[in-house]
Amino acid sequence: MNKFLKEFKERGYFYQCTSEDELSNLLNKKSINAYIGFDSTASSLHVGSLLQIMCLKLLQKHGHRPIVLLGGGTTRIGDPSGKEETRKILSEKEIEKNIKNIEKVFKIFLKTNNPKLKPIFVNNYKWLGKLNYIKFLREIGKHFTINKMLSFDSVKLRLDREQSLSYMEFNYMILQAYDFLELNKTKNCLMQIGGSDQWGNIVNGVDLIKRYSGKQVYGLTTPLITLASGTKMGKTEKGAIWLDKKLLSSYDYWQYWRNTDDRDVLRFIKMYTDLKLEKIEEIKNEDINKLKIILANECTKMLHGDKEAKLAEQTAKKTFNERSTGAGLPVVEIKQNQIDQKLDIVNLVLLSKLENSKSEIRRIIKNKGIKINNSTINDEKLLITNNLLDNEKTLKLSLGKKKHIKVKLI
RNA sequence: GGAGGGGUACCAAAGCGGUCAAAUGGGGCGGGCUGUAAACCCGUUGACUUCGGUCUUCGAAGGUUCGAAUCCUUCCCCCUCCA
Repeated sequence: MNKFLKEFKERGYFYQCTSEDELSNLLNKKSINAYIGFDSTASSLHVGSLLQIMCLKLLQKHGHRPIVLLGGGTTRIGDPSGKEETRKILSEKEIEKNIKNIEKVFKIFLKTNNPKLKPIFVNNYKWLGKLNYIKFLREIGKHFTINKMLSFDSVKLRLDREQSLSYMEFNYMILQAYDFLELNKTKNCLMQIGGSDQWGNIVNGVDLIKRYSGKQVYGLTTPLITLASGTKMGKTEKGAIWLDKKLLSSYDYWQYWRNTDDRDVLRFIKMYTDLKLEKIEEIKNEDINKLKIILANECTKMLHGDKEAKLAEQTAKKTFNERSTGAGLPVVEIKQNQIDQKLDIVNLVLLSKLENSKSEIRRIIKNKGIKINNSTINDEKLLITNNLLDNEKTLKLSLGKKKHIKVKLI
């Protein structure tokens, strides 16, 4: 089997593939261009997309060139796959802004010195935005039968549940197929990768290209990643795990990985780090907590850099093992006049954004969940005074066992 | 088009004139145990509060009543069966 495909499987990325043997042969013979499309509905991607990013990274590692499609065109439509309801439509400005920001993540993950492997960024609005309807129907539309389109899960599920599916959304799969065709024509793209929910859309593209130009291209999908707890990757109650320092600090990102369920650790090390498989084999029997730290370090390093990862690790060590205050803890600044104006504990927590409901904060205090400098607060009316601050004018504020921040007087 | 059933908090689901900020389960949050894990146990779970209360919530809008999630009217949406 081809080396890329082999590793793709060994790391747990593989779900389905169109004509695997042929693809394997092709990849053995030459270096290809392959693409993955990313949703641009938010200003950043979160760990739910990380597997796809890792796929591109792996592709690059094996000498193939990644194409990143940021869907300025399709985001304007909305993929009905896996969605129960029509999603909201964003304004053009928002989408353009999102795309710009998301590109940064790829520039980090897919950084390379080899100009032939540099990621190619494309925005499908460039071609979808100027489609001529009649021409499109005649050239592309004729290759699709409604009979077949109705049989795709993305459509079928919506219809079965008698949920409305707009004509606009119904067209999504055609547009995605067209994207593939366009990329095949202009960028010589021979493969599309996507999550398993994209299978139908990908196959459509493969078929379209075959019918339209007689060329053989390939599709590859990754499994839907669920956590041992049964929830979807990247979805926590406290919000998404963003791949953007502005939305989620490197410390919190590190913590996210550090808190991985025991049962997921090894699987995630394979999936979400670029440690060599042999190396993983060597360390796999190490203490589970050490493995979690390795996972957290590697993941953080890849996104935020070595320095940030080390800082996060040290901070975690100080915070959890030594119960002191690490340098990497998020800092919230307050001013002297805020203290002078009788700042109480509830408002301090509110200010720190650890929690945004006063009732909730009071409740947590009753349950002994708020600490200042490691001592539990029992009085919800406690006023913050300067003698709580250390000689760096800082105090440690904790909510629960895991959320700690520094409050600094400026 | 006809007949019936239903829309209740994050989700599921009870309540069917006052004692309802609304049972119960799940989820979340906090505590305990531990390993920053899982499982388990305990507490908590609308907002604000000077801790006395106050305000907002049971599909939407009106109405009856001292008083409505509960009764009436209209509207919107969903499900099942028949055509």
